[in-house]
Amino acid sequence: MSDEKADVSASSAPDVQAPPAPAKRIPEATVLRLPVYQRILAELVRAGARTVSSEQLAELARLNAAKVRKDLSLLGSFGTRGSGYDPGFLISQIDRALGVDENWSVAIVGIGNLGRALTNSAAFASRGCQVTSLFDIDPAVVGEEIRGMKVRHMDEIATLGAEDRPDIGVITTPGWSAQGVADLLVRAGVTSLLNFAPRVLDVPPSVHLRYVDLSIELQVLGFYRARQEEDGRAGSHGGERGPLMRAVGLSARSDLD
Amino acid sequence: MSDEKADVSASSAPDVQAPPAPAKRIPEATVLRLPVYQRILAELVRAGARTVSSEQLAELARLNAAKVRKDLSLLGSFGTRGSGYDPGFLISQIDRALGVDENWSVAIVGIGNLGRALTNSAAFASRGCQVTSLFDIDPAVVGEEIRGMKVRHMDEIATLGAEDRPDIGVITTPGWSAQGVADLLVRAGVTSLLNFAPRVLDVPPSVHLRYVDLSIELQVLGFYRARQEEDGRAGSHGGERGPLMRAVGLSARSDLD
DNA sequence: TCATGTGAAAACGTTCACAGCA
DNA sequence: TGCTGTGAACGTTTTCACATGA
Repeated sequence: MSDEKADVSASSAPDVQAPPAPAKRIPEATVLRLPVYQRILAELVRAGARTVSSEQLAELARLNAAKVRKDLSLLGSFGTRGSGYDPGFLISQIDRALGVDENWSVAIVGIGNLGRALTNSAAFASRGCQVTSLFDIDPAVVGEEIRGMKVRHMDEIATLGAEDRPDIGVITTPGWSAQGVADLLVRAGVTSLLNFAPRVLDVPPSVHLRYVDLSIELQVLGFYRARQEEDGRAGSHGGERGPLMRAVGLSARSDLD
Repeated sequence: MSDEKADVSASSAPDVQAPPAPAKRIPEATVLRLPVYQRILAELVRAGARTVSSEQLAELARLNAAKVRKDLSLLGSFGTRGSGYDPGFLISQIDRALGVDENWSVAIVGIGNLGRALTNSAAFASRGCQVTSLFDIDPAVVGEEIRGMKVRHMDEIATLGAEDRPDIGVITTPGWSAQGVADLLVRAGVTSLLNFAPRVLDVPPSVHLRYVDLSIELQVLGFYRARQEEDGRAGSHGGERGPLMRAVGLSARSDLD
């Protein structure tokens, strides 16, 4: 296995695009957890933590330490035996692994409550993605300016040139128009879709498609709740107090956002 | 999630874990797919389909037929050899398996764009869950009436009696207040939380906690996009035309929502 | 001494392939 | 014939346990 801990020096150097070699193929299960670590690490950094152990990370992420170590070791050997990991450095490595340097452009179609929430979401506006265009069909909304972007009419999607074409299309319309929007986006050449509308979309297999289904999350949560009650092992998990957020040194005053 | 059957062995008699025998224990991976089937089935019913095969379901869900059959067989033997499954009946069986009959009450805390989107979401208002209360801290919002519910001040969470206590708390506040809200809910006895705020929450292990992280979805989508490009096998997936939505008999006119 | 990193083992999930039934 | 339901093979993920290094 390749040891590319070499380029540790100054992380912010105007270094070349050099992706030293992805080391290993990162398994899907790990990919899904990386952003979780990232978020936790960001909070630790904000709280001033200098190091973090796999066990601490595990507790915050509600996983176990071995899994955390395996996941992180796939990115390279970035820990220090005996003390742990440097949160800031880890973030940069995860960013690299996730390809955050790519900076995808994102179009949001459907500027209702959800579309607005996403547009304004700080999280959505960073970390490798940037919302670059907004579309709607309602004349009352088209033309409105949100965060410096004018909402355009959906018909304009068809006229997007290769230049303006977003990398990722986010669908936040009502269900009844989601398929039409998807067709528009696909025809315009968009190859990645994130669908929030409560509809199953029919797009070519070559298009990457993910669903975020708000009601599914609720249902799944309800299911586990029910299972837990059935099992009779309610609260059997152990401790009464929350994880070691505080132990790590996170005070309650992370009021900056 | 782990199995703590181990710690039972010693103390008491042969473990009388005797469950009401709901067929089999449904694995987590399947639980996550069940709501997906449900949504597809609902659309098939709306389109008037009388039967559906595992292969059709698989294509719509972007899975493979064997997996669909395994999943469904865990609920019982509800298919008809030679023809397939009855969509309407399957829905009712999945509902049962997911415990949709429980009808959980849901409180939404944070009535911004996202909170409003969820409150108004048809999906959120059905399928075993009902939004029963809304909370915010902004005087401009407290008192407002949405879908027949008055938005109450967050302080009132502390005064909820066992009667009014929601089964599930949904956090849609800005990140900086999410932890405080979680503390409030937990102290009020809420044991299931769905967190949309971009914050890692520190709650006791006995509380069931799920995150819906809108930015994670984007990041993961971006990652796969990048990997696909790297692999050079772009579009290698196969067909050019979308799944058999139409073949099944779904016309484009499901304009009812 | 402490916590990482990693082979090896166990658990889990997916896919295959076909028996069984309509 | 056609499609479900399922044991058995296979691949992936998790967990264990410990050698390794700060």
